[in-house]
Amino acid sequence: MAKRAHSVQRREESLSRERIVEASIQLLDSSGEEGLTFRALSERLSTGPGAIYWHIANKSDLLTAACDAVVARTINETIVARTPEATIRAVALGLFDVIDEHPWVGSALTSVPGLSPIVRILERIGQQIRALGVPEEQQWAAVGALMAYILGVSRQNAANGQLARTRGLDRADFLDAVSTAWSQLDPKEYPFARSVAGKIRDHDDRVDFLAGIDLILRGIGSPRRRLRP
Amino acid sequence: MAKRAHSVQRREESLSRERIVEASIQLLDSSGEEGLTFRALSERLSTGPGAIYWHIANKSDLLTAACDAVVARTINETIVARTPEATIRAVALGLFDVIDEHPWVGSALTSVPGLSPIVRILERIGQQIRALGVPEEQQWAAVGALMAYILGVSRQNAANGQLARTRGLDRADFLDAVSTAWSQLDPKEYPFARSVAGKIRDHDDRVDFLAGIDLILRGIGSPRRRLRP
DNA sequence: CGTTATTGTGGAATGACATTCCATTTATGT
DNA sequence: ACATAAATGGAATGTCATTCCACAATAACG
Repeated sequence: MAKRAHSVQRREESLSRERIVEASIQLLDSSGEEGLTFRALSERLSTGPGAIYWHIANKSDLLTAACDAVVARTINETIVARTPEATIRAVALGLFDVIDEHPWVGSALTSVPGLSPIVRILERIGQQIRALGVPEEQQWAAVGALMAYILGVSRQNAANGQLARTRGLDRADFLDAVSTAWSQLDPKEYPFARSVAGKIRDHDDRVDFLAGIDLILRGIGSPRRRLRP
Repeated sequence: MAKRAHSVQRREESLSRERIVEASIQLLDSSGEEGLTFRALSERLSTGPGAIYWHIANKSDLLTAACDAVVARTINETIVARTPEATIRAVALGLFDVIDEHPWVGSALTSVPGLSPIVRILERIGQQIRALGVPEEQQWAAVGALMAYILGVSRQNAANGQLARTRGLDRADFLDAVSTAWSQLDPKEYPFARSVAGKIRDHDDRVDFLAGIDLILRGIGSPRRRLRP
């Protein structure tokens, strides 16, 4: 389908994969993951569901395409910093922020492993790990850990944000709720949870996120004590 | 609803939250996340959907309950090992394996943060971090990083397994597909992905997972060089 | 310039799903 | 026995992704 080998647009205001993906991104951003329905999409594009299916295989395909478009933008925009560590931090923070802004990206990333968006990220981080001088047999573990951490935390962070929004709480109220819930746990069974309950209330997710990145980077550099030249 | 203050079961073979949750777990395990429908559930329990709604608020509630049940089992079963690091590894591996066996647990964990299953895990790991002598102001970062890593990787691993099963590939074929896809990427744009493509083919997910855990543990112990007494 | 394939469109139809409603049935306290 | 509350199960509702198909616009060819 859609073989337009050497042909121009068939109709002036015609449908196209790009137009559909763009509309999907807008829909996802404004109404969240559940806001992307074929009904809403066809209304926005003033057409029928059938026409959309001519350009796109199914909803999952659509989600992947939207996800790829957004990730590709960020990964390419991220500025290259001075040191490999700084670059990794920048890439990580960039992803954290995109996923925070487009929470649906988090969920979509899991579904198609080994493909576009994931590979882009892998490549970017992998090059920095190489630049750090990590021996080749340890590179895979290092990149794997970083990616899992970055995607895992960003995703969870985005999910929390969405949950709070859904329940009509703002961030402060939400954290307050969690904090009080934890501090009311049984002191014998949950001493640790109680002890950190207070810290939850006014923590900065981005700071915590970066702290974790540094932790992993330190672990990567640690055995050879080679973190900085 | 369901106030049974000082009453016994009303009917012999009656419905109950537990029976419903148990059936849901079986259904989820046998037919995956999409296999849990109220239709299938009411058939298995030989009742109607309405009866189920008397005991359970909605599907999300049901999923959370099932998730909690499974996680609680594992967390409590996990043996306490000699050192805190070993215990953390054991807990981590335990979770990795449960999520691998019940892939739906991974997805369900994200949806209700700050509540039961998450807190159980947090507590368990937190206690070990304390035992490691990590200063209190760094405990939150350490536990957060570990949890994000454990849940993130386990989840992705389970998702991969499911994806492979859905597409009717076995693990080897799947890895092979990814590996060849990566090795056919543009060498200029994707040098790193190409370089690790080969390693993908015969790697052990559990080993990689533990390598990441060790990386983080090393990072936690590193600044004070206190990993082992 | 007209005819015919091909490529695209959009609306109606299908079947699965979560959830709600409500007329009944069952147990418990009086 | 009888009243009341707890439970039940099946039918009804509305939304969703996806498929189907009659049709329109374009290109390809004579």
